[in-house]
Order: sequence, then structure tokens, then C-alpha cells
Amino acid sequence: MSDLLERLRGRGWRMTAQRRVVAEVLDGEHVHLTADEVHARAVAKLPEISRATVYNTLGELVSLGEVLEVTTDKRAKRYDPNAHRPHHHLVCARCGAIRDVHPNGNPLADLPDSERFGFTVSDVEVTYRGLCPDCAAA
Amino acid sequence: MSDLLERLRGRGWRMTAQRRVVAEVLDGEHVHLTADEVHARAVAKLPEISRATVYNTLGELVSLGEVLEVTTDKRAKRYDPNAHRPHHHLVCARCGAIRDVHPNGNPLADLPDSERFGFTVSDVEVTYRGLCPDCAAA
DNA sequence: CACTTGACTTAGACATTGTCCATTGTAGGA
DNA sequence: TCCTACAATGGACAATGTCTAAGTCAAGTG
Repeated sequence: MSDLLERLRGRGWRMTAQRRVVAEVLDGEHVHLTADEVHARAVAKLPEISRATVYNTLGELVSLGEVLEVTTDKRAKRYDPNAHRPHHHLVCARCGAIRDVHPNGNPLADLPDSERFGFTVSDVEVTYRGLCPDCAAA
Repeated sequence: MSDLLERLRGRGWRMTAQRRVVAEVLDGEHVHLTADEVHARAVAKLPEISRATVYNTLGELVSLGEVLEVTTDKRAKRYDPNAHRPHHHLVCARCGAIRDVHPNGNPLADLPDSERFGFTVSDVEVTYRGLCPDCAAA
């Protein structure tokens, strides 16, 4: 177990069995799960956990900055527990596989003031698209 | 009217009243509409057009490369008629306003081979997030 | 340790967005 | 004009996410 639970407790998070389970699911597998996948794994550990609680908890973890929301495709949002190491994503256009990638350079610096329209720009999200080796072969 | 309809006809697109209306809606307003907003505007011009047809037509326009799908938020996909000038997006995290932006550099070149995992990378989508002037003031 | 309080959880109804299918209509060529 | 394949319709269905009212429980207090 990581220090995720410790950090949350330190922030005054009320610790419940449900929240612990959700945090454990995210912490245990470094893949990009949908909310429903998180729920399915949580149910395996705590059968009576409800969908609403999973959604609530995920939303809170996102607000706290412990987890990132990734919306690569039209379907469900995915949750990325790797929030403390900035990174971007590479998505297979056919099968939807997702890899974390670390491009060179800083895209934030590439947006000149003249293109900011007065916005306070705080974040960039880069999604590379292509075909994974398996789909390219097929 | 632009040459969008001409291009489509030239590609062997069967021209129907419904498709013309959808194309006109996208062509007329250079904003980023959701599928439902497109449908609403289409209904204003052709009351009996169905939702399924709008979805089908939008999907075809995307396949043809005449329109881009943008998924900036958790909600609906948006459709960007500005498919022929490559650009990226700047989104207000609070109100969802979207602007087209043209950053310097080429993010595709910033992804080293060692970070491509054998993928055939063909496209990049960059989404800047922040607060628009109105939301920053509030 | 028991009490108290307000935050947390639950179940399920509801909302939104998108897809599918069988039927009906029609564009465009012969 | 007539045919035929392609397109449109509308309504059911699916997937994802949100909300609410009522019950439950973590954690601080005495």
C-alpha cells in the first residue's frame, strides 16, 4: 500500500471502508480504468458498495488532485492514478489501448500570449492518436 | 454558402434535404456545437429531421474528414467544421467556452521513438485548460 | 465508553447522450 | 417515368452519469 491513504487522511478525509476500497483499486493497478471498472473491482472487495459512492469518491479524488480524469474517447471518462508525474497519453484509434507517454518540450510554453484570449491557462492535455502494433498488423 | 456541399457532391455523396441542412448548420456557425445543438438548429430549418439522421450525418462528415470531433469535456462530443486548418483548443474549466488556438511548434515531433511503444502515431490533439476572462473575474 | 453530529452511503429513479433496427421514403440513373 | 439502392424515420434500447431522501457511521467530546 502506498501513502495515498495517508495523504488523504492528512487532508482531513473521513476514512470509510468504501473510500478505502476505491483508493486501493486505483492504487493497485496502474491502468486507466473507467468509473464502472473501478466500481466492478470495488464490488469484488466490498459487495455492498454503491455506484453513486464510487462516482462521488472518484470526483473527490480528482478535486484533491490525487487522480486525473482522462477523456480520450467518446465513451466513459477514465481515471489515472498517476497524477503526481505529469504525462500525456497515446491512444490506439482502433482498440482504445492507452499508454502513458512523456514528450519532450513544454506545450504550455508553445501557446503565445496572442493566442490566449485573456484566459488564465493552467494546464495542457496532449493526446497522441495512432494504431498500436497489434491493430496496425491486423 | 461555401464549397462544402460542392466537395461532398464531388465525392459521390447522395444529396438529401437532411444532409444539406446539417452541412449548412455546421458551415454557417464557426462554433463548436454538440450533436444535440446541431439537431436543434437543423430542426429549425427542417422540422421533421430525426435525431438518428443528424448523428449519422455527423458521423459521415467526420469519416470524410470534413468535420472534426472534439471531446473536451465529460459531456457531449462537439463538432468542429474547421477541419481544414489544423488547430487545437483552449477550454474554460468553469463555463466550458472553447476557442481555437494555434500553438507554436509541432507536438508530434516532440514524441521520441522511445515513447511510441511501436504505435503508428498519426495525430495529436492538444487541449489547453484554464479560466476565461469572465470566469476568472467572477 | 457512550453520545452526538454531520458527513457519508445507499438504492433507485432520472437525465443525457448515443446507437440500433425495421419500416418507409426518395435521389438519381436507366 | 420507373427502379433500386441508399437514406431517413421514430422509437426502443444502451451506456454513462447525476440526484435525492432516508438511513448509517466515523470520529471528536465529555
